[in-house]
Amino acid sequence: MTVSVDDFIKTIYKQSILAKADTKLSTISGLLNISNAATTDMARRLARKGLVIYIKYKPLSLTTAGNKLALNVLRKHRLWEAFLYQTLSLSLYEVHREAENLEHFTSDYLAGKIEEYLGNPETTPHGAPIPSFNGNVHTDSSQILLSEAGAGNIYEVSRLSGSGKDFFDLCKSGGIIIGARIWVEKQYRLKKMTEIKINKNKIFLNEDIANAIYVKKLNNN
Amino acid sequence: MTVSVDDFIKTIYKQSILAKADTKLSTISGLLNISNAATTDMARRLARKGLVIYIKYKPLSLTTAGNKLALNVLRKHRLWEAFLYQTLSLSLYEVHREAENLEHFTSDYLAGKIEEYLGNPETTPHGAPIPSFNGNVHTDSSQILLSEAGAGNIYEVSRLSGSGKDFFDLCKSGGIIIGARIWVEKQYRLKKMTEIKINKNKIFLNEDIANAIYVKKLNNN
DNA sequence: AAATTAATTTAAGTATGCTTAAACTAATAT
DNA sequence: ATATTAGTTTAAGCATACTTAAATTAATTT
Repeated sequence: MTVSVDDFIKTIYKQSILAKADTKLSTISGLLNISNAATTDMARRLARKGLVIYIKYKPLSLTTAGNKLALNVLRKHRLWEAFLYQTLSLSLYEVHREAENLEHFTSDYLAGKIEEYLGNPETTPHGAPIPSFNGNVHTDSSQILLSEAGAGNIYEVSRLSGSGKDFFDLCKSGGIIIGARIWVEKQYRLKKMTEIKINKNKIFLNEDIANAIYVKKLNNN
Repeated sequence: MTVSVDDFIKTIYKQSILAKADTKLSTISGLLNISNAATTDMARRLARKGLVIYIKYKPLSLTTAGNKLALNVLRKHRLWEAFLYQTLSLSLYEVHREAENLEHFTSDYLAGKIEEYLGNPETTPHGAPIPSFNGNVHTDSSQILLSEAGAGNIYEVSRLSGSGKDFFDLCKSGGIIIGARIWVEKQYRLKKMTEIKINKNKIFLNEDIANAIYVKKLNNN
């Protein structure tokens, strides 16, 4: 598989598991930063290869084989993140950036060796689950998006699923790290903002950010 | 740069530093396992990009920029070999195989971090020198090819520069590892064979093998 | 229901990196 | 000096992965 194919399949996969799954052709084009024509073209070619289900004018989806491929790429990505974080002490942003490249040229054998070295971890340092070679993903159903968290409750940060440097810089600057406690003050649904209190600081997060932070409820009262 | 370009440049570089430098177009084609037509095509395109010096019917060579690129790829390749050998305990053959892929997708930043982690080693576990970021290669001038070693002398194995599984299997099976002592019994120039004694065993090596083993003379008498 | 708009597809074109087959050039042998 | 042969180039063609522009379809608005 090529880098383009990996990225294409990965993008569809990631979109398809979202709460509001959006695998519209133009959405995929946008995320991959290619034209709609290129996306149509690729979808057709991958349909012929049995990885993508392509029906004219319909949202894109993956076949079982496509899904397996996506999980395998994701697995390698996350193993690299965990490995480089542990051995080279790179930042969360840096490991993501490097893994984005390395994932495409990693043999199943090497991935297995890295996994073994790390002691078969369930998640990356960002809290993302690492799929097994067979395509099993251990998803923690108790975690929800910060954008969906209820006002008045206390939560623990369990996963940072953003990707850009800005996202990680912002999180770090606001003290939003895995394990941190967050008081959700208010959800401004209309303005699509979330108000939280963390380390005595009041912080307002927009939708994009609050949608990339997973939390677990702490006070079950 | 693409994988094809990296490999093309790397192959010309490796051929050009050989004692009997052979950068004939068909030789490069052979090593890359592509047609002569494809090599001509690539040479032309890379000449346009200022990496290769291409004159019709003449051997291929690299520009200064091309040389720098080759050394940078080689640097990443060797840093990966050293890193995976140390952290994951892969075999010499395995680290070579994996590095062959990873080298193309490694940022200069990551390469620097790996180098730092390893404590700025001069060579890989195979004994190959690791070029610096600036393109400096520390070549040990006291080492020669086993195929050129003088009969009657004792040598120490200083580098295994082969690449295939067979090569490493053969070396291991014969006790030819970095640091091992070798008595060179005879050079059969006509038959292109080298007879050595190692660990009390008599071994005959063909040209291919003896050309991929570097040794240093031990008894300066 | 018709018109507008948004999304998607089709068509034509490009660069990369290959292929095979035919033409040509350079080196070698007679 | 000429013929042979080895090496290289040219030509035509293909798959991948993109582009822009035009045509078409689907969804939305009036």
